[in-house]
Amino acid sequence: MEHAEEALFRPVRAGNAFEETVERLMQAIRLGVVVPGERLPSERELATRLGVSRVTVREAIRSLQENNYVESRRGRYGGTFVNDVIPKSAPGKEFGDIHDVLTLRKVLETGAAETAAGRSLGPAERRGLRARLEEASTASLVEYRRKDSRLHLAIAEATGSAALTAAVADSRMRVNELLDTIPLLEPNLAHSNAQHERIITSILDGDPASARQAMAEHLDGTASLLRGFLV
Amino acid sequence: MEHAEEALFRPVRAGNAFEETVERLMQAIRLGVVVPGERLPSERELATRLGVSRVTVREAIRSLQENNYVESRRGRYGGTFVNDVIPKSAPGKEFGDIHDVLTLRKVLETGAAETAAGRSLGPAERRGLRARLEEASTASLVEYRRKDSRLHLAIAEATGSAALTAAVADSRMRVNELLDTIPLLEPNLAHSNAQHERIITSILDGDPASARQAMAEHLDGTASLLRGFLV
DNA sequence: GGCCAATGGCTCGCAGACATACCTTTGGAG
DNA sequence: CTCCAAAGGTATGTCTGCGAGCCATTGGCC
Repeated sequence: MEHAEEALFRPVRAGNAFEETVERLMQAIRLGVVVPGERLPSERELATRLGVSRVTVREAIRSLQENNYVESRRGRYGGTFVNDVIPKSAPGKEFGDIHDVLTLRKVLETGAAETAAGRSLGPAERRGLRARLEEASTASLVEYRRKDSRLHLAIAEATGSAALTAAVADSRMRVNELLDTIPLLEPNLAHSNAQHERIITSILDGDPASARQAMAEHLDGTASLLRGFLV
Repeated sequence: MEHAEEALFRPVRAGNAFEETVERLMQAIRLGVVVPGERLPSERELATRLGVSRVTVREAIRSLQENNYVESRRGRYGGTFVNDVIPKSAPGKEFGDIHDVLTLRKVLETGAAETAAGRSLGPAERRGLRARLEEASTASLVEYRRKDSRLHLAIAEATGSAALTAAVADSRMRVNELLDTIPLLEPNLAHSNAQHERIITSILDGDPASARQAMAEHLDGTASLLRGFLV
């Protein structure tokens, strides 16, 4: 059980409160949950929801300001707004084991697709999925990663499990760090869109097996792309 | 994307360092990673691995001592040892949404079974799996939950992904909290053992589809048991 | 035009956690 | 029998993060 011990005796906290908070806000922005021009929740609200003091939230936001991710405006109807130009993440990141990350992602996302297809979705959820699909398919190269993430997150949400959604968001963030280091090409994009179409169709049709299958193929595509570039 | 915001703006830390540390040590004990009579890693080692100060580790251990989970002996070849009698966890826990927990578990564990079956396992891993299966099948009612967890953890380990193993351990812990509140019956146990057999056989035979299938059925069993008792 | 609610900006004292160092106990090696 | 390495036990000074309160700014509402 040596490996299990590794898992259980891993560090209890990923970093300090400040770093963790920056990470979360970055996730919200990079995954497109808060789009450019939009406002983040107020500092007080963020502090409550993230379970962190307002001081820490402010430090995190300041750090994002310095890197040009956001701008803050004071006064009522003020707030912290996401900028249009999103800086590239600093290169040279030491990403964890690639196999590790990709394995977890595949398990989570194929499982999410299957589960989503197995639920009876409400009209709002169906509309949401279609909207995300549309957004991703019409996205330009620069917006693509964000729109793609939003689509995948929407699928996770459609499972109705917050824990699963959180896990997908986390795993996706780690994969994106890897993807940011390799080029994004038009052909890949067209291919991805076709696959997205299949996944969403299967989910909306309530066909779990086919949804899983489609998602698996989709993920294998980027996985081998990654392995190829990063060996 | 309201649901995705919930996931992203969830609390950054589950509790304070002390609580998190207690939680981890409890996991190691309850999941059977450190069995009764065995020694935990030394305080200094735990502090390093958990990324926490030794003071905090000691406070956590003291708390476990007070609840009779462990005993400490000084001197060389001393250490902190797991007791035989494991107290019941305090009832009245407010477990998170059941659906949430069960959904994530199913995704993770069926995925793990499938992935494990798809890898070429070394002889040590194969032996480990068989040993855990044997242990679980011969376990008495009181030991069963622990042995069962060890088996499931071994399957996660067999995927070769530390991140996946950690996720399974986490999810399993949450499910166990629920399971502890309902009775464990002999018939369920026999049934579980038969299913375990199928799962492990499929993995060792390298049959991913069948491994997933077997695991899914196994999990659905306890899932409906839980839903029945707790509704 | 003035009010005021909501937001970001700021400060200070306290509690938790940390690093570090040192003490005490123990049992095997030599 | 002695020594000493390795484990738990203790003490202290520092720093991070938190809570709570107050200030400054802004724009819609009355």
